[in-house]
Amino acid sequence: MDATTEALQDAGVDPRLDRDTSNCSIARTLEVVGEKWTILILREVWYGSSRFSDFERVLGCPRNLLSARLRMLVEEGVLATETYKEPGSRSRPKYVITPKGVDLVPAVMGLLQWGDRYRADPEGPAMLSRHRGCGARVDAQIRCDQGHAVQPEDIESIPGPAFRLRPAE
Amino acid sequence: MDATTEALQDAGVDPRLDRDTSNCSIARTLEVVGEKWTILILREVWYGSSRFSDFERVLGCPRNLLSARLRMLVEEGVLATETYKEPGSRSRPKYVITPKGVDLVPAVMGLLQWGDRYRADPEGPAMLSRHRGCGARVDAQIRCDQGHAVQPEDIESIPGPAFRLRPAE
DNA sequence: TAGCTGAGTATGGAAAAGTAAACTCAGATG
DNA sequence: CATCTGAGTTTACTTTTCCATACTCAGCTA
Repeated sequence: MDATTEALQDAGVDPRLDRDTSNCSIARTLEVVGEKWTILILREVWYGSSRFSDFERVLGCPRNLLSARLRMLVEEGVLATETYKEPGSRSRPKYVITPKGVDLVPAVMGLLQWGDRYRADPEGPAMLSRHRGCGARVDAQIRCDQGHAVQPEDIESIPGPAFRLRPAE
Repeated sequence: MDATTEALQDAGVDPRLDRDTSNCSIARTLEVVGEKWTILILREVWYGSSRFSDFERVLGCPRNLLSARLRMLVEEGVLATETYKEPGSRSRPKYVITPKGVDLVPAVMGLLQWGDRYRADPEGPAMLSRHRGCGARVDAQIRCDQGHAVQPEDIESIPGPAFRLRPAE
């Protein structure tokens, strides 16, 4: 333990327990995708749905919530609206994923993988993911910039540039 | 499109839109970690907290919810209880992560990474993750069994062994 | 034995989510 | 011009979840 940490702890302040968690990146991400339905909507976009009626049909989600979640995802830049036109119909909006949305895929793959491992039906998963190039199964894993596969216990979490203590109450 | 899919679609059934989503692994995982506070509790366990009062102090989460979430995580096998004893105090329970909980780390890293990229404070993230071995920054990525790095657009999702259509309403 | 502490449980109100149905709106069709 | 359709919005009601606070309980200490 370094001297600063020790001095803080003498004052009853523990940087781990008294840090400000409001700017935590996990919490920040959950502000966007932490509500009910949001991740499931992204899953469906990922599987190829794009229309309001698609989401309603496959998710069985209430229309008012669906409408609110789609609007929020568009505002956040995770989805974007385009228009499509069926012959004989007018143009209607559809929802497509943006690069910012694509960057959520590793997180969603992580959830998928855990469910596959621990909560799948006896016969296996409902869906499989494979690499279009080689056909091999795909999964989320942790790597470092040096390219090493990293075991969770070998991840060291240290205060970053925006670390701060929670203001005294 | 294969013949089966085509025949189904002629009958007004689209496997993508009419599949049963109740056994989706993402939905199944969210049943465990999709409630408010759950992932944040895991984050704190990951950062080193283990006591009820630790979680309460750092998260500011209502005690009844904290109690309910901890109990659920223990029931699910994501956390386990042990006891600790401060000198001069009686034994009290503490919460430690299990291998099943460690397997959620890739998903949580995925969320962390997205927040770092899109929702961090101007000066950067509040916490940094690095590889204990080499000190390099760590991130979640998608790989196939052949060891190739996989771009999200190269993931092909296909029906798996537990795929089924939603029962007609 | 009264008080203290950590770890909860209980409770009552507020907010969010779920459900269902009616309504709107614009353009294509009959 | 009335009707249909997809994509919503609005409203009204029920249920669930969340939050804050008060209370309990078991063992240690004075």
